[in-house]
Amino acid sequence: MEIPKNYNPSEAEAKWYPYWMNNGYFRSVPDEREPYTIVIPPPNVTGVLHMGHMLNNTIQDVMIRRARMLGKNACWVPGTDHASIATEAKVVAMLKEKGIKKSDLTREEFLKYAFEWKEKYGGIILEQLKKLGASCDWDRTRFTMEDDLSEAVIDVFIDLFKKGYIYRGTRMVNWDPAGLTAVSDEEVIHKEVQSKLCYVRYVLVDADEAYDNNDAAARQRKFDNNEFITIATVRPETILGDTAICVHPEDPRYKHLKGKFAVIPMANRKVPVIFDDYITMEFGTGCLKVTPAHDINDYNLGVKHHLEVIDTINPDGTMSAAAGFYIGEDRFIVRKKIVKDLDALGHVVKIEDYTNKVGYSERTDAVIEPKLSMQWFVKMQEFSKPALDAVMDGEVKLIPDKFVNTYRHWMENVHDWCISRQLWWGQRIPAWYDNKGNVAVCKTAEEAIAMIKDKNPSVTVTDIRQDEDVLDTWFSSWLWPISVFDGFKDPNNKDINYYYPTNDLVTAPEILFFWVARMIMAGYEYRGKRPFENVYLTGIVRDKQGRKMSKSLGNSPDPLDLISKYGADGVRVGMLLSSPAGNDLLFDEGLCEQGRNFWNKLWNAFRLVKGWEVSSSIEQPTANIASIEWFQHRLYAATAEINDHYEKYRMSDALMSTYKLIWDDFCAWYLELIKPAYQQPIDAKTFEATVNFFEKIVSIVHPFMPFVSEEIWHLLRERKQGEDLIVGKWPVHAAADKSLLDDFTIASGIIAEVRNFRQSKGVSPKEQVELHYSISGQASALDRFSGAIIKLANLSKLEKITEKPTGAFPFVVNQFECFIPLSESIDKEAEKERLTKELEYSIGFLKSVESKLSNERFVNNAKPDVVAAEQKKKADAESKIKSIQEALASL
RNA sequence: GGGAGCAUAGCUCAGCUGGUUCAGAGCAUCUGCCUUACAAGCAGAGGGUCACAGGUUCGAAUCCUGUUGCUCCCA
Repeated sequence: MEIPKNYNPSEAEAKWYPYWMNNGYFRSVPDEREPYTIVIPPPNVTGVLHMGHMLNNTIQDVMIRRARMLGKNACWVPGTDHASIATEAKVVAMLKEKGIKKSDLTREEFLKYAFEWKEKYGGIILEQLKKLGASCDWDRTRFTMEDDLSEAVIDVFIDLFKKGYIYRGTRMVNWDPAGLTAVSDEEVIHKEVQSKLCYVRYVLVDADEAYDNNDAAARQRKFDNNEFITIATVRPETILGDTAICVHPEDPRYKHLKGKFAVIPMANRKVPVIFDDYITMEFGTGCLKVTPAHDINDYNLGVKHHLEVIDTINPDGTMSAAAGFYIGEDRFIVRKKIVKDLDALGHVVKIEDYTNKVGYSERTDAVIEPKLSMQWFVKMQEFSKPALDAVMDGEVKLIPDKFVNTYRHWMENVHDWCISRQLWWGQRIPAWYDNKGNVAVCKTAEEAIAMIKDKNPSVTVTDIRQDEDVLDTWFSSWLWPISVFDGFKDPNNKDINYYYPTNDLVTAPEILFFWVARMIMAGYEYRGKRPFENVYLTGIVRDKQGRKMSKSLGNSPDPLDLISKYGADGVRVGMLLSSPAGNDLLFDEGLCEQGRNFWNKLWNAFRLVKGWEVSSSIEQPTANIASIEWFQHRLYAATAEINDHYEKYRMSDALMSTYKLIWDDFCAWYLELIKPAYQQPIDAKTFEATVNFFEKIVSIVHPFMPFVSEEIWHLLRERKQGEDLIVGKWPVHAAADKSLLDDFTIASGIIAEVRNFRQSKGVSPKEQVELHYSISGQASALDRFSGAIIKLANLSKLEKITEKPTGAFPFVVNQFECFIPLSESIDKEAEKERLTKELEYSIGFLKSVESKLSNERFVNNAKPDVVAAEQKKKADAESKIKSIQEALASL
């Protein structure tokens, strides 16, 4: 069979992915095996694949594929999230393009459009995941807004309401004026911005004093008489909603203001001067305007001091009728206008540049407007307790564990969770209101009537209306690990009992609180068990300059382009080469290139082996027996090491160990060792052993590079039906023979020295040289690996000598004193210098060891094995010094 | 303002309960090679005061304190 010179990744991907699917290898059903389960963090249904998904899903697929090879029943559940705000925003934008306004549609009409949109674009991202090689059980694909999952959401809402965890109340919420909805604290991103700090003076009056701010003369008189107070604000447009001025009770500048009132400019409204130690005296003028409707701290002050609340901003961010001025104009335009107008009236003292933090909506990037409104909340204090304990007790492990502190801090200061959203796309809140202000929480209008009846006997269906709002998306995704297995619909079904709790969750630290913490809460509340055992937190994918990769910055490569350029295998390796858990990944396309080079290397090794002519008539060289023995043990050691990395969730290290096993040990050493001379056949035994090794190697690399490994697996030998690498066995390993590996290290050290000699002396690798050595003690390394050394160092002779030759190039490896005889005279001075340097280093080293050993306190205090190790170091150093000295003498 | 974390080679990072020749890996760099699997390659080499200053210890990259710089989270 002809082996193509180049491996074609896209052909292999197009071949193997459907093959795996058609053979049902991704499919999982409960059986007697141990389950290994991951639920995917559901991406937005209308989203497209970005680099963060690539990282996240590569890690999950590596874990799933390895578990499958370990003989576990691996189940990776995929799905999508309805992402209420993001999706609704997209649908609204799409309608706008068609010239349709959301406000012109009924809820039902809008949802029809939304579902059409979802059908058209939903799930694109799942198709993209397939290109990456993700081995999800696609038959289990779920969607957070499908009927069963929505029903679970509604049931949980009703249940938590009955348990008293859900309440409705007026609170200051984070209002998104673009999305026209409240968002949770977690969905607000605080950004530093350059603002103008505007100093404005308010005229002071007595309680009963008549004063008209529109009277220019009266105003000027007040200013001239120093009868005013100056406040500093970055939000002058909210001045019209001010209902008090607050100063610190201890502030000597303002003590005389007790009982005084200030007049709101333009609005011409009298508000009290209040005193509260909340004020920072050092900030601005030490004097705060209080706008309870538009600032959370002001709101709290307002509650404490019983202040009036004047809501001057409409839901869409324009000024409301209550403002009295600029009605219908946008808050940011008004911010500029009002400063101008106030200045014209003489109220503006000065304007300074100022850096402050402003909240932005995560979904729409609009500036959040704190706003009072009636919303639904989940009481978190008590409810979150089991989720805190679970992490603190290690019942749920966070990887890396540095996140535990952050988690605890958040959970101990948890706020109630605002779960209502003023949207249509999502699960509608199952609360019903009659015309008399009664509320019933239940599934249907009929039930609501029955519940309300005793308070309002005359109530009928026409009097009842359902809450207009939908639930926060996270209120459905927090049920994900249970709902994907129908654990609410059918709490005792086979799947949920088998797969739950799941094993690992792989997600980004930024949603630790949004999602992970809440899943843990729901897990304990509804299953009495943790939803997963380990949470692997990935980093954020950044570009080389450390900026987060995002569409708006345009610094993110298209993952599918990368796949077509470097192959899915190359990209997977590129993603994992430098991404320790919890650390950000500075993505560089060079990493994918390295990944591509890796599969290329593997492919070429395969071509080499497959190209050999095999002969059963030639005897197996003894050198090959030793090489096979060495690689066998090297493989044992590497497998143990790789397993250890996996168990500690060190994905990059597991990959690097795999990389080195293949590139260095297998290709650079083993294959070179057993490679027959040009156009010579290889003996059958060595060939068989090599093919066996190759099978082990592609098994180990399969989780990282599933496609090329499956391809080679099938080309290595004839395979029967079902004999596929994806369901192959993960290599088992025995204890590695350390002395054997150590001997090889010595042998390879000698080979490297000879190569070094060639390099520095300009002796071609093709030209054979002789090597003489002497050793006082055991020479097992040379007994075992003399053939290896002769071959790879290209020696004509390897001989043990007793007399030190002169005029030879000397070097020392371990206890071996080696000499390469030279036809031409060597530069003795240069050699002396080289050896003297080495000698000096060794003597210095010996000295430090000796001083340690002669230190009584060291000998007495250090652990015995440490002391023994030092003694061994001393002996080794002494013998090495002796060897070098002899070599020097021979010059 | 509150909390957490980080600082080791040009870059990205390992370095576990202080003790192996502990100062490492990969990439990049430099030198020499078109050696018939692979130039997407082979062989070899150079490169770090472990941020800074103290302290504990027989011994510190590792533990403690302070300083500086950076990142993230929360308000």
